[in-house]
Amino acid sequence: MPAAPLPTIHEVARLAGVSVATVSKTLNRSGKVSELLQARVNAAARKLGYAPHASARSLRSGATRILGLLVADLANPYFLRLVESIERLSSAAGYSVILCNSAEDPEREERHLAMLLSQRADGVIIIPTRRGWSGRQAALADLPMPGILVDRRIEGLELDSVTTDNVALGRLAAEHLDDLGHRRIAVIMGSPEHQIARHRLDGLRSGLASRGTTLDERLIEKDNFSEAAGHAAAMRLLRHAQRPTAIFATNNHLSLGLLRAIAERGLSIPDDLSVIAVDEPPWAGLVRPGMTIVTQPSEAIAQTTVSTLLSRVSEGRSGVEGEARSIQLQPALVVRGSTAAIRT
Amino acid sequence: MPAAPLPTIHEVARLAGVSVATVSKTLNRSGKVSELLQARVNAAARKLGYAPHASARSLRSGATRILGLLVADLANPYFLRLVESIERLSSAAGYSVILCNSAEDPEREERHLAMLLSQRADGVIIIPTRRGWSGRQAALADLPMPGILVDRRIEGLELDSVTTDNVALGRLAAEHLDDLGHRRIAVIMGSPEHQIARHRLDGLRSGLASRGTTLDERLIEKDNFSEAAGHAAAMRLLRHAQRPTAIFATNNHLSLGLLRAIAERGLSIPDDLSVIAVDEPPWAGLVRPGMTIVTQPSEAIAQTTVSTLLSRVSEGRSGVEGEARSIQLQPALVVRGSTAAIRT
DNA sequence: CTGTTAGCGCCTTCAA
DNA sequence: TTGAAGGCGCTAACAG
Repeated sequence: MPAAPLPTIHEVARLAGVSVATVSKTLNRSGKVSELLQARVNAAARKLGYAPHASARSLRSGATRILGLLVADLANPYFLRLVESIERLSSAAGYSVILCNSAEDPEREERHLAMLLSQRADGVIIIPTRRGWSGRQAALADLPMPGILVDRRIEGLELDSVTTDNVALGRLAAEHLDDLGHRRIAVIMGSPEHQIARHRLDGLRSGLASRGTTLDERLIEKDNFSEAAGHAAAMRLLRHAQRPTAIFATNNHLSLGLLRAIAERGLSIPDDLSVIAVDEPPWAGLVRPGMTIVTQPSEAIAQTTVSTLLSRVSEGRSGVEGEARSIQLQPALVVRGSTAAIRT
Repeated sequence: MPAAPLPTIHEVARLAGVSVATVSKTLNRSGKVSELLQARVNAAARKLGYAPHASARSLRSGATRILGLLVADLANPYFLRLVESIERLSSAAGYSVILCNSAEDPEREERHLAMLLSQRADGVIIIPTRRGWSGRQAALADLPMPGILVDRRIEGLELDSVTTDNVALGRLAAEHLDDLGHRRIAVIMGSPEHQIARHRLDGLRSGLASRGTTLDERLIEKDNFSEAAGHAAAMRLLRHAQRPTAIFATNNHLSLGLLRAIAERGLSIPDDLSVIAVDEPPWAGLVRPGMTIVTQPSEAIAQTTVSTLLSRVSEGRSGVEGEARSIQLQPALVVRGSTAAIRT
């Protein structure tokens, strides 16, 4: 039994016997209003179920208190965790979030961005799709409101960004595996076109190199980032004449494919081989005796993102002031049972 | 280098040498405008990077083309799939989605709903938190815009809803397990306070009863819906003097806990026991040789939800017309390897 | 302290 | 076919 249209400030004013300005001042705690009138206004507002009309307020004030959140791929548990944290933090700061899932489709990203411009979001948080669309670079550089990139940077684009130090991430994996004595180490890296994948590989390679080990280039599996690709790559590695003693999967989808392949082949972790993955997906608990992972600090990334963006928002209508900030946060190694010392 | 504030319709009009009315008519394809002026207007709009101001348009037109999506728990993969589908369908229909995650916290739900009222969302899609807040019933009954419940209904509330037929879901599990000869069947059901849990249990019980089997009440594990609770319940069942031959976990979090417990105990599926779960979480592929599940038709639910809501939106400003529609969709059994015939 | 008033940008009559 | 003008609900300046 949905009801009549919502009351306006005028009706509240009439019921309270005051002017609209008094209502506005009372509800926004701006300007001075006597206790008596405040009480009358609040009572009237409650009685009528008054809710200020956000569009009218925005039109007048120039701020929407809306943030746009453009996510490359909601199905990735890591991004989902970022979304959860960002939504919570934004909401706590008084901002609503318009969620847009690009699903790695550049066209959807472009349409969504145009919509966020129309909505006059006060700021936009972008996890960009891997492939861009024509004009994306310029569109993001000329954003009429503050914007910030998360997780993925776009080469050559001057825009605030918060990312993981992915070279360090690869190095952490390298050092851990080297400590355990592994020499035949394989990587399922996804696409080499992608900067993050390259950085993680570089970190692994240089980490091993600094310990005197050379990464066998034939054990580097390159393809896309899908679970199916991870599964196929893992199958190839597991059938290898000299099977690797450890496999590093550089992303959630890939590691899921890897684990599925290992299960299908009936191999046992870590007896038959060690596995190290990135992030902490919900299913990490299914791997006995626990998944060794390199985690990205998702909560810290979300906090840094929201606070950086909101500070830009309050700095002024545009983010022109100062250079673009590129913030890198450090990953951490979490050792569990899926990696073990190699038998000699 | 974010740029100047966005141009208004006036600046487009001035550049094109026409009036604002002509610009509006051109861009909205309403009214008649000569080809010549249309071209000039479009050129001017493109040149200036004009994007209509959504707040101004909403204020004038009374419609925001925004849908509110209030989700009880984003961390549940089933809800996440619904969110993905709903976002995609809404976006395709020209609506933006404000995402709100309640995280099963009634207070957050209440705050979010108030915000959606202020935003004057054209419609709201609600997966309600299990616990309500004082006044929720009334607030939802008196919603000033069309609203629709998804997955969970609220007892006594007259509002459109789209849910799974959970009794049928329980019955499907029952019939499958009975076909395989199972008699000692356990259930990890979550909280009996929750209607869905009760319906699924009822379905299981009646399904078994109709085959002449009585469900052993001591094998019904009741607690909350967390992974930890599922794990604890599973541990109790697995240590049972007479271990059940099959376990039915009625929700994603619970089944994850169950699988973890089985892995920890070193038991093998389906040799040591059969497992049947609900929904298709991303990690279903990790269970060899495949998880037998009862799936909820998430895509169909999303489609029905969005189309029902949007039809209410276009019916008129309120959803008063007609009775509340309660739509139930049917679950389906997907047989894989985690369930097997009992050895006799 | 309180009230009156002028727009914010847009769409939609209504006149020309 | 085109343009001029009013007003959606709200806030901020200003007047009393």
